Amino acid sequence: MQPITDLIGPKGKKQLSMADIEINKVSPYACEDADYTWRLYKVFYDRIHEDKMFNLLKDIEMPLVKVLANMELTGIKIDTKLLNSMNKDLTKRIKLIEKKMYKMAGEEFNVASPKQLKVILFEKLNVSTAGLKKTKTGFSTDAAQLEKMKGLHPIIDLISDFREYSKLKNTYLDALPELINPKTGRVHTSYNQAVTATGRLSSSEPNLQNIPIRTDLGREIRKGFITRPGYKLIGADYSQVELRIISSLASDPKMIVSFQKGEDIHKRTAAEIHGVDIKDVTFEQRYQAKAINFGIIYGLGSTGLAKSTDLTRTEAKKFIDNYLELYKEIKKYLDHTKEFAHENGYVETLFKRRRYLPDINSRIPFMQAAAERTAINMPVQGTAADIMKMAMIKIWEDLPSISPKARLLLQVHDEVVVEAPDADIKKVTKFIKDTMENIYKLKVPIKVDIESGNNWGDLK
DNA sequence: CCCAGCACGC
DNA sequence: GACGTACGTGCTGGGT
Repeated sequence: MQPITDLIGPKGKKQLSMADIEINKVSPYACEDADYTWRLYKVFYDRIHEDKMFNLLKDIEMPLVKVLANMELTGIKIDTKLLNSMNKDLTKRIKLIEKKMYKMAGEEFNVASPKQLKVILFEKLNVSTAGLKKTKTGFSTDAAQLEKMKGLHPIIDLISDFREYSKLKNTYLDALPELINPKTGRVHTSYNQAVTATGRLSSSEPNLQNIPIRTDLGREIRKGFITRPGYKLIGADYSQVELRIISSLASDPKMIVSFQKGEDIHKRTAAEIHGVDIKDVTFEQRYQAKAINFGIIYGLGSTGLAKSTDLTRTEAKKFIDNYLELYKEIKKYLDHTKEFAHENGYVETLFKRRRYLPDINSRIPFMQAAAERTAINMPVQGTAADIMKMAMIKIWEDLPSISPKARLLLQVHDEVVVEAPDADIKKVTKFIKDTMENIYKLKVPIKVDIESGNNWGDLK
């Protein structure tokens, strides 16, 4: 039997999307179908907690289905003119870079082929391979390794530029306009409800959860996501939600107090570690503290911290030791979580979403270490996902009473994007912020940063 | 059709 | 002594 919708996940590949369903006049309320319920149940049944007052399937995943269905059906408008003009510009720049590279190499080759590139780089131009990470097929030429080679040869910068431009062109500028639904004039992603191991959603065809933002050129692409006339976009994102969650799960007094005071948490961390006043924290100190706050939820080790900062491995180890000494309850929580995982073979979120860890007691140390990092990360990332899902359900339920024409459009893990009529922006903004911040009470406040504007790349 | 390598997001 | 930061999607190249 052909699946009704791909809300569950892109398993069999090429299932009907919600946008197809509208065109085919199939009921979008597949979620009320018994077969559909059963399929959701099969995915989530082992995650249901004994607590009958609340369970993941009944109170989060099932109500979420119609929210996602409606987000998919609504879609988002794309500024094709902007994307096409960027595309032309980038095509030119890419061709120019290729020509320059051919000249430096003394021959033509496929710049997009790492295999061919390696020959040119390391054999023909004799760029030093000292200190470079290896892949199965030889020395790596990824962005981190190119950074190490910077200055050794002028071609290095060209490779980085080529990679950035061709990525943006191929993945976004070429693909997005093709996916505009001729009927709605909008792009309709699919939200996959049961593909991730942590409880997050994923998004595909197109993936609207990895639209660029970090580089200036990337942000330009984000400006191509626009509204219908007379509307604005509102972007609301949870601020440091995972760190707030771990501080709450761990009941760490120092971190909790800092969040309660509304301090800059990275500055506070740096101040504590270096024993200085919070206002005397340098940029470098804050940067390192940020790296460790960020990394702690991923099970970061000293090697990893050293790599993302200028610290040596010894310094990084000391830095982490100091951190865990300072936030004692965080350390206890990390140890306890690992212990729990070893004893039970799984870990859980605050709302009892569960992930099994088959390798947690593996005799291969590497496998065990990887499973321990997963054990640390999943409850944090997953709890954030649970909270976000609950907020989305509440927003979907109450938004019509605030602004009947406003629509929930996108979710990007800790952010939602809403489209609302100009006249309603103020009250919708307040409603979204209040709902997200108050959907669940942690031991710390949950803060939401919220902005509006005419496009996704330019919210203020 | 599948895997490797790479790069985009959180 | 060497390495190892979680979770995803999707592109191109290159081999089967």
